[in-house]
Amino acid sequence: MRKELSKNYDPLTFEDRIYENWNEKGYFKPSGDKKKKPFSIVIPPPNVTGQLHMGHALDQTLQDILIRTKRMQGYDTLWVPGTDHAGIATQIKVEENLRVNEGLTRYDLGREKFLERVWEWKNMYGGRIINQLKKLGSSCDWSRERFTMDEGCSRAVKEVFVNLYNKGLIYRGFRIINWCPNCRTALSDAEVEYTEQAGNFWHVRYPVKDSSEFVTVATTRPETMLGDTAVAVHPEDERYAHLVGKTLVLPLVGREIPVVADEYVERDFGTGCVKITPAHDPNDFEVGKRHDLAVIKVMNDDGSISEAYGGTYSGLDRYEARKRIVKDLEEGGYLVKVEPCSHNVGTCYRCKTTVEPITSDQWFVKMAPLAKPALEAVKCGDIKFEPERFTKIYTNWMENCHDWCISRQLWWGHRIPAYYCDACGEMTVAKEDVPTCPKCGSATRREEDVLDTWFSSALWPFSTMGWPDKTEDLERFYPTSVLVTGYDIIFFWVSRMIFSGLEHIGEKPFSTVLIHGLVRDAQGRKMSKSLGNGIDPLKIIDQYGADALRFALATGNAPGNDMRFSDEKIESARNFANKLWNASRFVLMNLTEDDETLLTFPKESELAPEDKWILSAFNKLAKTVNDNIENYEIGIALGEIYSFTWDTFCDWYIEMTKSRTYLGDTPEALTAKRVLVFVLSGILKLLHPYMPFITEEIYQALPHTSESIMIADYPAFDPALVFDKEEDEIRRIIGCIVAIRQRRTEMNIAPSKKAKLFVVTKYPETFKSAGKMLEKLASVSELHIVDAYEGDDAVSIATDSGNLYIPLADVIDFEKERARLTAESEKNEGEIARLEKKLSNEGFVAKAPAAVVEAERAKLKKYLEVRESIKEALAKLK
RNA sequence: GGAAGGUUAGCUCAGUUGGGAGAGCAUCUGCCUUACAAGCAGAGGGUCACAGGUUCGAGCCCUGUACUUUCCACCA
Repeated sequence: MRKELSKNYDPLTFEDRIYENWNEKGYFKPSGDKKKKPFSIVIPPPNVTGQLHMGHALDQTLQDILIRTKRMQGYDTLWVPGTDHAGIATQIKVEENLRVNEGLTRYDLGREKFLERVWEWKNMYGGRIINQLKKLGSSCDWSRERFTMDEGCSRAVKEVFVNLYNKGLIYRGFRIINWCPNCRTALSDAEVEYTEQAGNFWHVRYPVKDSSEFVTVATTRPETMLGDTAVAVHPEDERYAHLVGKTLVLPLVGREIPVVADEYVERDFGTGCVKITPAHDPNDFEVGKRHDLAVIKVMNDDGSISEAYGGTYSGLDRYEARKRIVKDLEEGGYLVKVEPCSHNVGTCYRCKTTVEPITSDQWFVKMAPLAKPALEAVKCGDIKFEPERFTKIYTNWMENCHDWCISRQLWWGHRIPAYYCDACGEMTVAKEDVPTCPKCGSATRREEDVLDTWFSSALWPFSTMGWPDKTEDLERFYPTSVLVTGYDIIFFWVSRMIFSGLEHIGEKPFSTVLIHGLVRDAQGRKMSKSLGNGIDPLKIIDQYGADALRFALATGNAPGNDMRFSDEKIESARNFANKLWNASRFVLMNLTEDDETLLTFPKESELAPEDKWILSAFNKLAKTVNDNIENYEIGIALGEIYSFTWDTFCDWYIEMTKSRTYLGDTPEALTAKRVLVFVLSGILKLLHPYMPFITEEIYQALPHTSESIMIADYPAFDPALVFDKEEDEIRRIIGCIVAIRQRRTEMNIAPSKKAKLFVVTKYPETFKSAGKMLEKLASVSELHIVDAYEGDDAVSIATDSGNLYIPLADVIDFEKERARLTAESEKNEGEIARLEKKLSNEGFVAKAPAAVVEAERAKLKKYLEVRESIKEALAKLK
């Protein structure tokens, strides 16, 4: 007796077991077969201490679909997994934990002790996200799992840093950067998020020295006036020409500052006078350089006012200082007016604190020389974005980005390999530790700063493959085939991987970037912690299974577009799994022969028309699925499998075979069973990349040839399975069955009530072989193929395959019949007229492709056939 | 200010190079038909945002308009 599937589809009983088995068998690893073509993906590494969310689930599902398809298609596949140390994010979490549980800050512990704590944290939670990825069914090669701060990745980081430094592409400089006072670190431009906030324009009077005159400036950040070192006006602004070169006295501070002329000022905006604070505004910084102005930094790292400007606000928090300063300005008579306005405020992408532009010594990557080849690779099509529209988003950014600030004043991360000698002032950058100064021999001090997390993620496609060593993996699997990620990290990650790969390997990191959208909640809102509207993928898996989750995420979703996740979607996905489960149970129920017998493909002569029809349809499905995957149209491919499985296979083919399978051990029954096994196995294989668990569970229960469906051959188009004639025949029969069902429903005839069927047709052979089907599927008690129907007591149904007569004298209203046929005729005539008009249009016949014209002719033929049938039926009624 | 996307059935969305619109859910009707009521059979429901244009032919291509989402930049 064959293994039976349980009565109910219960994914929890087999998903974990199956995953374990795959892993033990080593299916996730590359095949090692050098004859196969390589196909590789590197995972977008999730934060090492993070928890799985819907974004990961979508990302993983898409990658797994691609890698499983390619594996079954005969590629040598590698999917490299791993995690990211996520500098700021992780450090914030550990600091928070420290604060809440022990009331300590990282400074209390000191760098070394604090880092020990972070590693402990990493070790505690690092496995969690990995296990969660496994729950989804991800077929990553876990033996190659990497971490951005493991030894190999750290080596790659040092190598890259030193290379870029030696080439002059990394430099240390005193610049205006974005500072997060909460995280107490510099941020890159990409890490600042702008949000629209309500604020004020404070208009403030700055008196001219030794004069009764004054200028009025406007500011949204009055506290920065403490650092003002000039007021600028436009050089051609006649209103203020006489003041250029004069001296102003800065209110509340008393510092004397010049009026300078600079074209940066827009005459028509505000008063035409701009306060210049070089230490706290990027534009002012540039103005300051042009006019050789002093840079006075008035803010500390924590956002409080510093001692530097020498006044009474020192030590106050920036917002407290703002209040006090406004009050004092008002009391001093300097405040002209307060104008409410809304403006864009930069915030930290990790903690949402308002960032401050401040001057600081930081490390930068010089972008222009790196951006050039990175732009070229995309412009010439060497790297393709899918969908294509993201190309422009990428190129816009790459063309306009500033130098990348890579130093972070954090402790968790790759410490910058730069060593300072305080004795002689020498700085050494090197891969190995430099304890003493190579110039003077004094002890050195290592740079305290660490690198931006994204600096190490930028190297991920090659650092995970062993670079800077020349490894086999690098040789075989780099460049990777496709990168799958969300549009939200194109700037952070994708663009930086591109220029890094080109610079360090001399070759692009991937050929295609497949971009997906965000998973939103049922109302279309972004899922977020603060809204509390996040849906936990693990809960969904517990409730519906990983296959249903994957299906829900992959279906009906176009590349690059956001999608909503809802109960309806996941339920419908689960229902599909259940349908497949039950269809399989039905097939299994009928299998009494041994595997070898059932796996033998029938001779063509043994196949019934409906067998050829389903084989032909399946063959077309295989082609469509393969084609769509090639174009990354995952949603479409899955949609095709869905409708074939449910509508074509379950609702039609299985029903059609019932008359044969119920026959027992006859040759006809055996053929039906063989075709059922063939097509069902084919469906399972096509579907496996999308729903790996259920397909394996059923595959193992069916007669099968591969030890796992994971490594079975993916179905492809087979020229031997094209049966146009039978496809047409069965299409006719299906048309008749549907027409009969429609008529019966219209007339309220109980499905249980069988009736005779008389057919007047030009296709008698087709109907002859379909007798059983009509009985079973259209409640036909006896089928008679006749030259003409002689009675006058029947419902007639006009079809393109002939006329169908159902004698049901007791329920027929002949007046209604006539009206219905007349209406049908009018509709049909309309179609005929439309098609004849189209086909008599010279332009159409001459210019449209031949196949299209042919298709239209075929349609017309069909309607003409229906016309004949209607004519005959009407004549009958009279 | 610049850019990209969206507008298709009551709702959520597909619609791959232009060849007379589809799915899921919802609604209505009838079915416990021996795989499945998480199901089966049938039905209703759309000026494809609007206005032009190209074409034999436009949901799809072009121009413009309206509404909407997002990204980038940013004038203190």
